[in-house]
Amino acid sequence: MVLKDYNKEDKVLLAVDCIIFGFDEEGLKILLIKRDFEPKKGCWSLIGGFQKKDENLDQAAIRILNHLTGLHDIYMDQLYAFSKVDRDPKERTISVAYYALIDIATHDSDLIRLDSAQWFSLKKVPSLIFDHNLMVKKAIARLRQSAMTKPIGFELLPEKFTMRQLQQLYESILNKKLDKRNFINKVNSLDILIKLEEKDMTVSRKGAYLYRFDKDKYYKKLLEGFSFKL
Amino acid sequence: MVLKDYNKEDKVLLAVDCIIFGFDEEGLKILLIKRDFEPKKGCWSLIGGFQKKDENLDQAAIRILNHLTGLHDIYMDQLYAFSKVDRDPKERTISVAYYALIDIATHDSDLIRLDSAQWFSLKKVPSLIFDHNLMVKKAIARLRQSAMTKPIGFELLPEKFTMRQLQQLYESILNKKLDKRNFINKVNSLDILIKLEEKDMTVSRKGAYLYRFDKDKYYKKLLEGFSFKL
DNA sequence: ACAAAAGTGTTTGCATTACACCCATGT
DNA sequence: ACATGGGTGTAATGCAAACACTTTTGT
Repeated sequence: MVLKDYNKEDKVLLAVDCIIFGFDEEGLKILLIKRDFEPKKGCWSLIGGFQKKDENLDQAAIRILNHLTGLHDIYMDQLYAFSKVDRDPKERTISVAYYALIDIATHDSDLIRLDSAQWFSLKKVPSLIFDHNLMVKKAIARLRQSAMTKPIGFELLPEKFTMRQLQQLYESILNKKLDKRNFINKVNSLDILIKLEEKDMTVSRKGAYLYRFDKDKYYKKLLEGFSFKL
Repeated sequence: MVLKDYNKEDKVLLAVDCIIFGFDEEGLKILLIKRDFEPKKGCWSLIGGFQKKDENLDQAAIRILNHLTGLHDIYMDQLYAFSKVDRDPKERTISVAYYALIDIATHDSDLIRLDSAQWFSLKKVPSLIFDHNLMVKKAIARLRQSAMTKPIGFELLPEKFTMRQLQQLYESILNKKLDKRNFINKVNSLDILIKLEEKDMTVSRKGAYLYRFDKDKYYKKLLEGFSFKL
């Protein structure tokens, strides 16, 4: 090899697919859309589109998500590049998957106008196009992994939430029951929550105290590096 | 949007860059090559090339690594897709980075004929082309992360090795000193090493027992899921 | 005899787990 | 008065960290 001629190299379509995790009283869910174009029109699919030349992948993910769902100000992390040769039957396409966590209730206003987008419980995810089920599987694994090492959930809960909600969130992510007292002790020892005077009275006769995250403390601890085992 | 015309979408060049970690008596290193083509001819660079249409990214990484270095039978993991718009000044290129761990001594015969490839200690990595230093940084972070949660090192050491070598490996990866006795106790408790009768007499007057990995036990434990904190 | 690296156990503190009863309120 | 979910503390256990001396053998 003496000189590389870039023009001789193959070019490919680069897609981005977004796995959006949401949480509400029923548990952990993902957001899917019904495709309105071929191939596979009418099938359920992740939120996806093609990257444009003048944007990087993070930007493409944000644009695509916003364009298809109206969601904005969502921070997404890159998950993995999926590149099986025949993954898209129509044309050679590589897809880079992104994922994000959001609170269903606070973002529902963005979504409400869409009849094509729908939340699915993790256990009831339908068969998706291409390799999208594989992407979902990988995203869940990543989510679980990161839930075990650092506190997440921040983004999945409303501004104010009860301890029980936070615990249920972790139970859905880790897919196992946790002890109430141990969970509370653990979370309190992290010192990233602020207990409010307010109670959520809808949840029981007695009512449950509401909490919110202390973002300053949270970010400070993130830098120092937590450990958070459950 | 009614129908999607794939032909209207932008296509891009997709590159693969490989971060190859190696280990020898001097510590942890990475393998770099001197570019023999433009742009940036003569600069140090990761081992990289372009993906071809008829292969997936894993295959491309293996092909490129083998082509440029002669290395074969190396298992690589995907690290991250780098997509900054102007990362390659010549043309819009997205690069998916892969990384692998190998034992320098056992693979040296593949590399010996190359004058363009060279090992660099982690602390002495030169300035690299494009965003390759960023890739290296991310790969080190990933390596550290995975070293803290599961036993790696398998691939970084020769068939037979001493406890002290294994410990030094972990010390280089984690960049801190570890206690000899605690390290040994920990590793032994995992029950994935086989102690041999043989001793390595080159290393000291007294000599040090050699060990090798028990691959069966190791893979079995991997499935069950270890935890390995140091 | 001594220098150089290998080998070996025990104690201490900290973090995780298991576990059961009372409280406040609406019906 | 009772049913429902919320809230609270302690004891036992397991894991990680700290720590010092003896062994071998080449020079």
